[in-house]
Amino acid sequence: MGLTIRDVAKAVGVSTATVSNVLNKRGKVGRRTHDLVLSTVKRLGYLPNIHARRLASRDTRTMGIIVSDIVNPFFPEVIMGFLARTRQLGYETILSETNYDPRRTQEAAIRMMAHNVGGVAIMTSEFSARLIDELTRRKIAITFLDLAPARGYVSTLRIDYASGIEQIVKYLYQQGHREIAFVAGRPRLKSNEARLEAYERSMQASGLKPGPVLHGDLRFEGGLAAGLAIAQMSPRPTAVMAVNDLTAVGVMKGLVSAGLRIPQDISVTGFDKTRLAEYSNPSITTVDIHRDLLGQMVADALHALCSSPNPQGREYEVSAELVVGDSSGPWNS
Amino acid sequence: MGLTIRDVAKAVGVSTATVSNVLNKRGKVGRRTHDLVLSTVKRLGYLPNIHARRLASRDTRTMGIIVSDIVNPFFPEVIMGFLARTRQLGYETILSETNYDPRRTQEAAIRMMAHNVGGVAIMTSEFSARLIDELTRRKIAITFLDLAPARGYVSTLRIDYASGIEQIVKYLYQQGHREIAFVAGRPRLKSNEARLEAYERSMQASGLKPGPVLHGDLRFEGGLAAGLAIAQMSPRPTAVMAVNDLTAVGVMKGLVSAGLRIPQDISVTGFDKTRLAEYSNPSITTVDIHRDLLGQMVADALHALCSSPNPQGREYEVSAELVVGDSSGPWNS
DNA sequence: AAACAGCGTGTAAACGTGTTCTCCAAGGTT
DNA sequence: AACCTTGGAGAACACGTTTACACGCTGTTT
Repeated sequence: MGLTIRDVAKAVGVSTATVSNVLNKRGKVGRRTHDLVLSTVKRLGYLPNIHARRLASRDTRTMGIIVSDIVNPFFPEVIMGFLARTRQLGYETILSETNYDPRRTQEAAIRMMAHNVGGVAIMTSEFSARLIDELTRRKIAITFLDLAPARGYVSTLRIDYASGIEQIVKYLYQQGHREIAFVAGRPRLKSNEARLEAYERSMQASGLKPGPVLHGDLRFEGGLAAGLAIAQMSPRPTAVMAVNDLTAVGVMKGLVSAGLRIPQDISVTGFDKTRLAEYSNPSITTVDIHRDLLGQMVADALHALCSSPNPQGREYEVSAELVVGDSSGPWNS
Repeated sequence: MGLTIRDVAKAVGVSTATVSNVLNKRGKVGRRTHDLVLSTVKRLGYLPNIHARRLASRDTRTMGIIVSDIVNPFFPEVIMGFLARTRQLGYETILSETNYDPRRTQEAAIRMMAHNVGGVAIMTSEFSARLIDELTRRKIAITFLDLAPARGYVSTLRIDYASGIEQIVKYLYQQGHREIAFVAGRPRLKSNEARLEAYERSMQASGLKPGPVLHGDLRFEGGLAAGLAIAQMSPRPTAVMAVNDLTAVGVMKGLVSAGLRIPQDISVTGFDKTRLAEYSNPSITTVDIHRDLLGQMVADALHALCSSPNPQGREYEVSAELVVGDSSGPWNS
């Protein structure tokens, strides 16, 4: 189809090796020839065929990212940060979505291996140990989120849920709240367990008795049910911490439909700082876990693993930060 | 690194061509050999190298999608639909994000060309005519959204804003509303103009006088200002149509903070059916433009262009559908 | 019996780069 | 004058796959 490196070489009157050396900045070419090659490349509009390049060179300079669900508001910003950073580092990036389906998870892993990626960021929990072994066997670097411990080719990023939750509890305490309920997510999900544990620990650290704890589903509906239940409680908690923003929205809807005012009658907090928190009415007090930064850190972590001859998996900590909105306020008993 | 097709061929005791024929289902292979090859492939865990495959085959079976902003809630569902459909059709897909930056738009186009894609879905308006010419010159199929007219290698998808707006107006009319305000978006944006025009036309078709029309910014803040302004009007409109959901959220916040109740005192509608509409309080009456379906249609459109020897660009219409929420209700004067 | 068709399979040539090795010329250094 | 250094030519080969074509076998037709 398009032009090849040979066409360029012929047009300049040099060998293909010289053109290749110029394009890959190997610096073995004289200034005059160098400039001439570059201008000719631009003039002809030559583009190196990426497949040929990846095939010929040992290093594919490619990374993959596997997410469970692009529509889940957690992921777009992570992806954005990841794409930006890998691009900066000179990697090609491929994205796969699994939609929580183990079969598609497997397909995604296969795609990564067929692409011969240097590393892959795994952002879904439906990932069988067999697939991980397979990737490791092929010396493909991996990063996980909140999951497996780090080892040779595997690095892990841990979001500091504990700190985020602790900040909320301290803030609510300062505002005068003493009875603080918690609406949890799915029992088996690691990131959820972590938040629940952190809640219990932080409460005790502030000298408060944890509870009541209700169980949601990480979705709007679960939050709604929890909100309705809390509205009926007696004595009623003065504040509700939800495991994530979406749950918080549901909780708020439940409380409001039971006739309570937020934050005058009861305070509500979320987690994750999605757009929802910002645009919800009232805006939600939440915790920013810097998802774009997280994406960048994942890329850096993979890059570190890829470029080392003897990779040592590490653990990274991602900080969390309280963001106060209009859904919470002082409590005067 | 990994196994090659030669290793498989050797293990089975056939030629590489035979293995290739089996893997590509060309059906020129005897049943016995066919099965033997397949089981050996599985046993050894062989994966065809994608770069070699793309290089050797004339058709790369690859498509690209360029979006301006993954974080913009419009895109994730479109991307999801696009990925799902292209996967079904057997294409590899690559995604580029431009972040509204013309330089990155160019980079994205270059990436697509270097990948030798069959077609690319362009979902950003910052796209120079030069780039489009370049793509067309390389016989790369293109789809646009609401933009250029269709021609040879270019198909266009038009969202039926007119129908969506008309459905809202008719619905509000049935509910007894006669004074319906409109909060517009950015003046130059095509999709916004279309909605404004449709509003005026639909109002006249129902025998109503259009107006007042306020100008927002497609964001929360613009909606908020408009909401506050509308609350002060006398006579006050009984319903407000916002150009999109985010604006509607702002409008509602403005109205509520001025002491009005929704929908008892005034009805509000949005557009796009983002998650915001669903989780907002009250939930917003809006229009679903079926973004995942849109993504699928884009993939189908590109596939049609790619697989035809003499491509004829078409225009496609994407339907819109009213979704009634709690932000609107009957009006009894 | 010769010709033919069809099927299954092997052979070898692409595909467009990157890599590497040999070789060479011109200029500069001892 | 013998010896480096630099910039580059030229050619071959690797990369792993696809694919056009050739070949041989079997069974059928003329």
